[in-house]
Amino acid sequence: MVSAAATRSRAERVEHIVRDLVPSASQLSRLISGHARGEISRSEGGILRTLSDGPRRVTELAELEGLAQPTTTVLIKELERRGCVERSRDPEDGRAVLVSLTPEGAGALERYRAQYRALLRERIGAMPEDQVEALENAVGALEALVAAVRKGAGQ
Amino acid sequence: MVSAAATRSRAERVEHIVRDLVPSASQLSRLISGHARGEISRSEGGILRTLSDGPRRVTELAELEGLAQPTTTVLIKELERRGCVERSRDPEDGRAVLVSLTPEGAGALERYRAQYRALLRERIGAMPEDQVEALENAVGALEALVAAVRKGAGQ
DNA sequence: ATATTTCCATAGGAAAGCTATATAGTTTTC
DNA sequence: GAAAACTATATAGCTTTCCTATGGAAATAT
Repeated sequence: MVSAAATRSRAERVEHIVRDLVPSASQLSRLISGHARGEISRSEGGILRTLSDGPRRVTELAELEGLAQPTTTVLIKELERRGCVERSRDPEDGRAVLVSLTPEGAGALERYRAQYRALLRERIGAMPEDQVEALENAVGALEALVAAVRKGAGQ
Repeated sequence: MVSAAATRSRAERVEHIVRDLVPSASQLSRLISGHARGEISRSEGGILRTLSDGPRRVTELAELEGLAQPTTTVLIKELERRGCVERSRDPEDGRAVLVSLTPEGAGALERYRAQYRALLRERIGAMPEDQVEALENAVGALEALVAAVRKGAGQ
């Protein structure tokens, strides 16, 4: 598996990722979110998850999520109304707003995850062991790619 | 990396995938599609890609894409108007419509891919070799997961 | 002190997707 | 073999999601 990959050039690998990894990621995302119809939308889930790593500014959050800043402001307003996040002025910068996750928000995130956890448990349970291992190894790789694509969110 | 994974139970692996793989897939999808503002939308790109494997019925396409059937009908209508797909009656079943990719559609798909290919080339180019290999190995794993989640699209 | 920049909020609108339902073709039932 | 039931696609109307443009407040630069 690794040796097959090792015979390819960088350009071929990028092409493989463009043609097959990115579409798979999109479809996985849509297929999964179709199974999660509850209190939290997909973008709200993304925001809560990012906030579970610590408080963020609105603009920072928008860049991390790949959303426009006004979209993020509105999402946060709604999440605040429901008690899932809190907003506070940044003491270091009066323009900025620090958004943080509340215990209620952490609970909502858990309930959101629970909606597709059962589905994945069932489907992954039916997969052969080596495929599950490959999936688990894919987690870190995908996270690294997201981080790399995020870096130049400006362009 | 593999040995670390091997020490985990199935339940732990599923949890890892729920918590980290699915959100990464969603965010990759959104971050990438933000860089592709052209003639083709994300869902249209998904349809064209699926059709590049061969003609499909409307309902079949909807299930594969994780979209509702009426949504798919509308997308196909628009893609047909632009000459990207062709519709024909299924000779075996007069109710069904077979949708197939045209050369123009294949060209549009290529132009769509080109929009983020450059970005990925740049970002992946800056990643260490072992991470790129991990990414390439992730392609198949993700495809397998998508196939597994698709199987019971009905529930 | 004024100008510029940065950060968040608001307004208005476009796009994308859904549910409910209509229409046409196929299969089943009696 | 005709009526009923079912299946595949199309249409209508609406909701959700997200964007661009812009305004106002705070920080920074001149």
